Amino acid sequence: MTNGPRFRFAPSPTGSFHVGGARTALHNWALARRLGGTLVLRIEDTDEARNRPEWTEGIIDALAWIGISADDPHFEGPIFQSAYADAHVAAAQRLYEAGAAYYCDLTGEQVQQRAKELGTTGYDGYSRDRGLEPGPGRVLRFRVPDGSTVVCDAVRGEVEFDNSTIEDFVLVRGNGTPMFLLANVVDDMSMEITDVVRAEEHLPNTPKQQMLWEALGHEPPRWAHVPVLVNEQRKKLSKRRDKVALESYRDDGILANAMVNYLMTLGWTPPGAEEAGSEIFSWADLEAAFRLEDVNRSPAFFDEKKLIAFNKAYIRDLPLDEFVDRAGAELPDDWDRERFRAIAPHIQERLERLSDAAGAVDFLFVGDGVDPELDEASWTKAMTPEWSSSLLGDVTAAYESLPAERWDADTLKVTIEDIMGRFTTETGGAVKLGKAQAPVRVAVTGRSVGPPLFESLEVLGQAESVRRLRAAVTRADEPTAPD
RNA sequence: GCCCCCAUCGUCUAGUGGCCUAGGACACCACCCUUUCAAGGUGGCGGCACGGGUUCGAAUCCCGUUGGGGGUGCCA
Repeated sequence: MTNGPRFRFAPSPTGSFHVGGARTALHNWALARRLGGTLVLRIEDTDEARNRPEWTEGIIDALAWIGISADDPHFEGPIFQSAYADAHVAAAQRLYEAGAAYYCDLTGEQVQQRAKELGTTGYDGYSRDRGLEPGPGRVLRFRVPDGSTVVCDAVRGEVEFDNSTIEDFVLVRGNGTPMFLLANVVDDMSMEITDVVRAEEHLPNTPKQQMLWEALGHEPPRWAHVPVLVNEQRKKLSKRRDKVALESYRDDGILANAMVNYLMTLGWTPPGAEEAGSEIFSWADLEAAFRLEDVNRSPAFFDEKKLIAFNKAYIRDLPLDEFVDRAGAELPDDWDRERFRAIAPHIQERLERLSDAAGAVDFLFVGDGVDPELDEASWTKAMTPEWSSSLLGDVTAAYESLPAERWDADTLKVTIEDIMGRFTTETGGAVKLGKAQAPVRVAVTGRSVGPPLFESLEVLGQAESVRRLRAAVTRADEPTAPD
């Protein structure tokens, strides 16, 4: 429990957790912690969500993944919106009794009909002075006062709205249930929220909320509307069209730290990034430096390429043991973990995602006596030089006759260097190791790219390495099809 | 339609009137290093939407234009 400012995060459970939501949650979290305040998690437990408790659990999990832990003293909740149901009704009643709201018996269709006839849009205040009593089918509307409403926003400054452009909006439906707008304000008041930090899309609704706070006799919270996240078409990231589920990135092998770091740099750059020549920062540094006033006001494109770049950096910086554990968890169960540990240091700085680990080392795990899948193009290219076939044969023979105790990366390398010295290129130059290793690499791994070759051979072992080399030699000897 | 927000390299941004010949990061390209690929190093490409003001001086302030986005429900 803390007594600093109180922030809130209010996701509606929909089965997946939006990356944009993750970012605003992070903003709130950074501020709550740095300012010695609290982040209150309030969940909209709609009827649908109540029947799917896993949705709520998903939110808690997702938050925990990005470091917003329910165990942290700065965290409060989750609180379910339904807990305040009575307060919603009571607030509506108070507003009505104070004359700040009135009942109206027009249906939605009738409202539209009138607007059409009057040549206006929206509700025209028809029942403002009709003094209607509450009754079935009658909605409670807020009496928007004259004048204007100024929203003081930490990222946008003062935004003024002319109240005449805001219609007398509905607070309570004809069936007696409160509208979300009212519920939201009442919830925030009940939770004693002092700071509302959310996405820019809510800015146009803010004057309505502020008027409600005031009509209910409360000082409105400090507002902050951060820019939305957009796709390449510059449209707000949508669940339908874009990959927005935080958990999908987690499942793809994105590290939480990388995601958090990347999300925080959208719309904001930590001071010192330029001097550092890097935007990679620890959460502690991000939290200490984050200021709403410094947040950029324009929408930001969620660039997966940059996320990947961050992820590579974070994977690279993982302690080896942790890398082995985490990447190992992505591997098929029957793969030898000791063997993976042996090759792990050589793939760690090459992976874009944790989940790429299997594909990077699969040639070590296909089993003895089994050839890895061969990439024909790589084979053809590697075997194109005049010397390649002979060199492959010589290396195979040399590796085969190597004493078992000398089957190590250094010896393997020296051996091939020794052999390649006996060959010259078609232009008479020396054969370089970069070229000479190609036939061996394709022979053993099936591909032209992969972890360092000699280290891979060492891990694969002499018997299987030589067997694959022999198979390749045989293949190289096969006459090519006539033209 | 009405209301609101936004506008610096392809992308994310630094920049709050002179330090800007506009800096960094990601991406891309080249070279170096090199055991392929990565990583690392060096260099390159590339931007203040447009038009008016204000000012000795504008990416920065003001107005307009254009463009983009969001909101506008008896949805949440």
